[in-house]
Amino acid sequence: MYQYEYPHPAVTTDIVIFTVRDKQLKLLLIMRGGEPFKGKWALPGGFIELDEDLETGARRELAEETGVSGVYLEQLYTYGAVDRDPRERVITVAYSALIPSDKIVLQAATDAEAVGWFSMDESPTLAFDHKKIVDMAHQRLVAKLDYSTIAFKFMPEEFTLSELQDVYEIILREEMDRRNFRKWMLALDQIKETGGERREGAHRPAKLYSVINPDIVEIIK
Amino acid sequence: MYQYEYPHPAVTTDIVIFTVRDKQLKLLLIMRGGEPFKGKWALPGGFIELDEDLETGARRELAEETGVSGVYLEQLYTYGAVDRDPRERVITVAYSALIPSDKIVLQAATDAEAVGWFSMDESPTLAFDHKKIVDMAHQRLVAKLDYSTIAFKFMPEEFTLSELQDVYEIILREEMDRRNFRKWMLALDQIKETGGERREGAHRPAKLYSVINPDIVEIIK
DNA sequence: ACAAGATAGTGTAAGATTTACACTAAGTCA
DNA sequence: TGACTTAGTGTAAATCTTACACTATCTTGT
Repeated sequence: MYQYEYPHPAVTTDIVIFTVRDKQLKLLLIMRGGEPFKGKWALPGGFIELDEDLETGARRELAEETGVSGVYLEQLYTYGAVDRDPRERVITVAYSALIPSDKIVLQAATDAEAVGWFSMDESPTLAFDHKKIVDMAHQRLVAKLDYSTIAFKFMPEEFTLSELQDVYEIILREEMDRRNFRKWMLALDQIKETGGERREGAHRPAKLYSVINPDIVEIIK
Repeated sequence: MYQYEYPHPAVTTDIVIFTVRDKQLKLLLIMRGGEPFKGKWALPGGFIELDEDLETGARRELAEETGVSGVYLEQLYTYGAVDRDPRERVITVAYSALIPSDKIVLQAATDAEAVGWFSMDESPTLAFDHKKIVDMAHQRLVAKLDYSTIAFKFMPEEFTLSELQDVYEIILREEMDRRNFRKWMLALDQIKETGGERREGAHRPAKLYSVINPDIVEIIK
């Protein structure tokens, strides 16, 4: 038992995990194994420990529930409506994670019943206020494509310009002119040719590129 | 005494309050009346009640400590480093408030020893990690001037184009061309002439404008 | 009453950026 | 070797951004 002179809320982290695969923007959800909302799909997350930072806690939950680690994570928003959890007052610090499709290796989850990737178009109804969180994360992602290099976080180490353009088109839901896209992307000076090419299918091979500063999300223009 | 099966952190809100006055961007600070950091300047804020939403709590603290109410408030970021408060684990949800200079009427503060406006150039050393919070709020404010109509939140109901331009120049710390500024601002279609004019000084009177949608911060491209 | 001084208010041309658009290159496979 | 598929490339028009200087209207002092 833990005692405090004044009432304290519980604090959790929830993580909205996106990837791009099969020409779709996908979302990682877990099925809840316990009450409340048992059997409902929800965002991975859980209670913060008192001796870990918020982002550390988010990464721990991410690893425990999904086996995903070492990915890009940014704080999204903090949700604290009084009645958002039926058990007690719970404030959640939501994070957004982007992972390259080649990093997807889901472990057997420990806390959760099941883990699954859902297309944004056909995601199930979610527990708590998680739909609201997902909507905000999605909105922010779309906005950030325009003014930052965040799209690189979906790419594997080496990728072709066509693959990169696919990511933009899938998330923004609009076709882009191939020549203009390439001109724009190369002018940003954020990717470089690796020298390699990808031969895949009955056509001209594509040059491979890699990100120049993989650890930084640059603000562009 | 309040008891929990698992340890809970304390949760506070802190508010970075900006206004523009005397050709400077100013920050509202309170002097702490109790430990820790007694006698140090800090952001207004305090513990969240279990029966109030986060923003409600922020507004309550704002009113209690500074007498300011009914202003623009947006969530900034949540800070939760393990050691940010020497007493116990405290997670703070930081908000940013912008207030028009004509709304500044500081009450005698209840919780605080003293309340004061500080120019961003000469603000004192702050308690806790509040400098970090202020820096982030400042950065965000500068960024938002470029892609939103947030600057209107500093303006009184009626204002002249020169006054509005002053706000931009003060916050961005750069001079802007008068003609281009007016062309740009009027093309945004976010303000309208009220019909009135302001005669003030030995020169041509300026037309007064007001914001068309005062409740919405528009994203402008 | 009129000259001096102050800020308000206005247009245009050059430069930079963005957009629209179509053909050639280099592979595989039948 | 011809058909098919995706990779790769340049240019001109349109739009947006920037630089720049003079007139308008008021107050105040003589």
